[in-house]
Amino acid sequence: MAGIKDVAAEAGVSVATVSRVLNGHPSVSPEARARVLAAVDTLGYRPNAVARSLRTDQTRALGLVISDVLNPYFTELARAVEEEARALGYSVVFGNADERPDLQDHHVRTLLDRRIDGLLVSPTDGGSPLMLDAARAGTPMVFVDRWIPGVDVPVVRSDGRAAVRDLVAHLHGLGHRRLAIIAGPAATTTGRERVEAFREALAAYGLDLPDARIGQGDFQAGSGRRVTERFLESPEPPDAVFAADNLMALGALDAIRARGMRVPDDIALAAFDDIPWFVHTDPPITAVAQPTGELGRAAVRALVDRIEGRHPESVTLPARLVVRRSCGEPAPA
Amino acid sequence: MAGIKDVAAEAGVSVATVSRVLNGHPSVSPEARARVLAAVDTLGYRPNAVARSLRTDQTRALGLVISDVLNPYFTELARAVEEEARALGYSVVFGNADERPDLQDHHVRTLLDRRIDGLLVSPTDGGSPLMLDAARAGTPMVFVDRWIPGVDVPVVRSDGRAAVRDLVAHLHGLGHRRLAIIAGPAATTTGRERVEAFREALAAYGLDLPDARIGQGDFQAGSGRRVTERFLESPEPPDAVFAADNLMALGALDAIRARGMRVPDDIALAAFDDIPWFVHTDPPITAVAQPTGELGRAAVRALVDRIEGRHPESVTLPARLVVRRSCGEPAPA
DNA sequence: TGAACCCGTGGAATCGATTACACGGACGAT
DNA sequence: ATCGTCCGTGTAATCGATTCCACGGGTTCA
Repeated sequence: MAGIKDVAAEAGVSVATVSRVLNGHPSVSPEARARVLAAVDTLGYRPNAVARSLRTDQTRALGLVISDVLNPYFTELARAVEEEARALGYSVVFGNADERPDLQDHHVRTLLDRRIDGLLVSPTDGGSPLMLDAARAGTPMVFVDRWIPGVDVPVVRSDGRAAVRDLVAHLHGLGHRRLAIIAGPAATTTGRERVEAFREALAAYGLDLPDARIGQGDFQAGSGRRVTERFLESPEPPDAVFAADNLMALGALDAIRARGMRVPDDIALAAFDDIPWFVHTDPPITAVAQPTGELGRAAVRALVDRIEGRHPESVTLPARLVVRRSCGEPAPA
Repeated sequence: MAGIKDVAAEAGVSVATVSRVLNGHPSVSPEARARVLAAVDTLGYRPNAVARSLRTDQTRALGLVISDVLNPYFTELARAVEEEARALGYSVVFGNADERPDLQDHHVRTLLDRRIDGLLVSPTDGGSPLMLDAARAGTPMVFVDRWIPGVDVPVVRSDGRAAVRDLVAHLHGLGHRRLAIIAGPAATTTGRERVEAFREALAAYGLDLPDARIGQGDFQAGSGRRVTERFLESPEPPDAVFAADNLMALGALDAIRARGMRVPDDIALAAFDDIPWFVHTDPPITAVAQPTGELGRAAVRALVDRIEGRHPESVTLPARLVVRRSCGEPAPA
């Protein structure tokens, strides 16, 4: 593959001049520029990004470590991240943690070794030493969706509190009183927060959330199924179930169907995270929708700000309730 | 960040010795090795992958350009690719083409600039000059799922012919005679092949596939909806629709529901590509399932073979029919 | 005892770019 | 006419690793 030296030889100039032309440096004569450009063209030369990165100490690549690629929420997030990054001249290197801290660590390490300019993480757990060290060492970093308390890293996330209140109002209005939640892992912020928001919203209606109606899930479908089965077998089963993410909602739907019960007639179901598929399930599922795309874009902007030496603030965007038919009421529209 | 020189100084040896220890080169004395390892540890040294890549001319990274991240089929493929690559000591840099040739080109170019060791592509179109040049120039490359005819690049894909025959038999057995297909873009191999397989299978039953029952889609949900609407409005609407991918099937389901019709009572529906969600739709959708994970893994193995100088064969794995309820018969199990 | 060899080690070249510095020539000001 | 500036250009150092080559010292074998 042709290198900068070949271009220089072909154009009859020095490598310095070639480099200047390629980087838009002003002091190059029009003739030299033309000859270099011609040489680049005939040789089909493309600068070696590896060499450039070594010299300039920047790769123009961002790392994105997501918790689970099979989760449509993260998939949509990843897509938005890549789009915004591309618009700003960065590539994105993805790592899929599969909700496993060890895998998350592996990816963080690899990305750091590759000297990506910045890291976007949606942490699976409380944070490994590796990640905390990286943050302290000044690696530009931004948390998205989930975060780790006590670490000085900007967070881009959405606040579901108001939407969860709306959801509880909706359920209450439809006559549901025994509300249950399938929670996410306590090691994640989203796992804890959604339970808290739910509990607070219930309290406003004088309802409480006994332990028997908090099921411990792990953000994957299987756990949603298991937790729901337990709910249904309990002496006083809930009349509405709120799943803290979309995959667990799916598992819940499964479990409910398996017992021959119907949504929403026999039990109501709602989910955190809205995804295109919820329109197509039977019945369509009522969900708390995050502004996923905007979250991804804001996260990239914040990260690039940090990379370029600015000090971005954390961003919190509101989520909103999307009412469909899984809680009992026909969709308004 | 500490470099190899710092380690050398700390350990009281030369950089050459440090490098030898790090790369497991045999001729290093146990004492030197121990001192280097200790120094690495106290300094928290991690080799700079960029510098290493420049010198060794290999990045131990694979590029994966997929057609659409939002399509669960590709998401699962990507996951399998990353897993196998990781097992073989490679990272994966993803690019999402979003079914757009220009984006596909952008990603191929960027990946090539970054000097990835090999490229995995599921081409959106017939192949840009860029990609064809790269293939000719000897960049290790493997096509997965879709491919470009006439290019000397191994292909890892699945053959749906038999499964489509099974599907047609299934539909025929249930009394369906006016079968229609929502096809993928003619620029893709999968777009063309699935129509051909369908047509051949129909011929075996003396059925034909008139143009009126071939709808042109683009592998995305919107097109599935539009094509299905046209089918339903036609004077003699089909009694079964086969969508050439999962997203278009979803669009079809939408369109059918919107007209107040029911699957499978009023019309049968089947899809190419099986995805977890098909179990949860109403009704569960009968689909041709590809061995997606195995496809991804085989593709990585083939690519790594090429990278290491071997000459892997193309791989074709069979797809199989998964019968659910969307064509009329209760699921057997 | 001396030649041949092996082993562990360090010095220095190298990968392909960017960029500080120096230099020669043209031009303007005095 | 002389001096200082500025502009376009080239030479060479540099980024952080890997690796070829040479070297010194200890073995082994004749």
